[in-house]
Amino acid sequence: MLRLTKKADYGLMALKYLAEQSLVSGSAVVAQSAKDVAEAYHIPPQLLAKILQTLARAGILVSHAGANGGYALARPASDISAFEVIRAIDGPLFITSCITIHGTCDLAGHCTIKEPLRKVNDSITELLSGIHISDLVEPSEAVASAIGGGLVSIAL
Amino acid sequence: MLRLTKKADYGLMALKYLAEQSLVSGSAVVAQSAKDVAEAYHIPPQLLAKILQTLARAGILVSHAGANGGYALARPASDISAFEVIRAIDGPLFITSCITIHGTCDLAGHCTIKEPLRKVNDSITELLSGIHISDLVEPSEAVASAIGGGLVSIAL
DNA sequence: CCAACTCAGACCGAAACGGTCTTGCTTCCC
DNA sequence: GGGAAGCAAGACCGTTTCGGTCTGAGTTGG
Repeated sequence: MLRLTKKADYGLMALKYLAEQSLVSGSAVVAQSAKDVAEAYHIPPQLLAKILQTLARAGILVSHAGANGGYALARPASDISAFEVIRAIDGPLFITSCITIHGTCDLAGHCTIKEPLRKVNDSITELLSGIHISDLVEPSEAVASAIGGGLVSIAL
Repeated sequence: MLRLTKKADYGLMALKYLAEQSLVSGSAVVAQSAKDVAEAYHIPPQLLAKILQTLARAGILVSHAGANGGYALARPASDISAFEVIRAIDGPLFITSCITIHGTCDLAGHCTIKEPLRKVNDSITELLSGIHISDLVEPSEAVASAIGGGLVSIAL
């Protein structure tokens, strides 16, 4: 539980792949087809296609139809956070069912658990927001600094 | 996504309730029936019963059968972390499907995403481990210190 | 203009979640 | 001792979500 869906996993992988490709190919933005990415990671092509579509709708990718078409990052990899990717694919993340879209708890008065967990929720959000696609591409050693102080404080 | 199941929510609420009850009743451990707790929070009694059973099996609660029976905390509230409660109810938490019980990734070689996300996973674990049932009972103001430094560092 | 290639949205089965019901066993109290 | 109150454990079921597939529409290149 508390699991990322497989879709989000795939999405992050694909994004990483696209980021790498645009690196090796220089500044020219080369679109990669969903099929290419899928084959690189051995994941179902059609499923990945759907994920990439979602990402494109969210403005994280740009799609280009037709022959030699495909997907490319809409922004620099350093500008795309893991948080927005996950949010785009899996929807808004709320650690507890208490915190709904409307901000109201099903058990309006009685749920006394809500507030502390909300803090946890915020912390996780902050955590994921600090991670960018570019961090996934670079060798892990060099990345520690990317997060900077990288300290997430939790105070209930 | 990244949601706690409703069961875990209920479990935490029930634990908080039990912790409060043992406070007001002094040092004597008074067992509360699943029904009592369920009514206090307006949640399905049978479902809560099943959750409490799970918690009892995990050694977090002690159950006492028969009339005037019920459940009570097996340990001081300050000794029960949110993490173990969630783990007991929802099973081991892995943020990504890559990190399985066996520690191996389905996409053995290809999944290059695993390592960074593992760090996130650990951070969340640490976060939840630092929260105890007692923190939920006390007024939120006084709790900040319970976490102490309460800083969770993330370095990829 | 055509054919190949790609995106795009609808569709579907399987698994998990939330919740209920039934049965059986224990303990307390009258 | 007998019955009521309460836990324990399992089967069961509807609903939702997830993972995955299929078919159709649009675009590009030649």
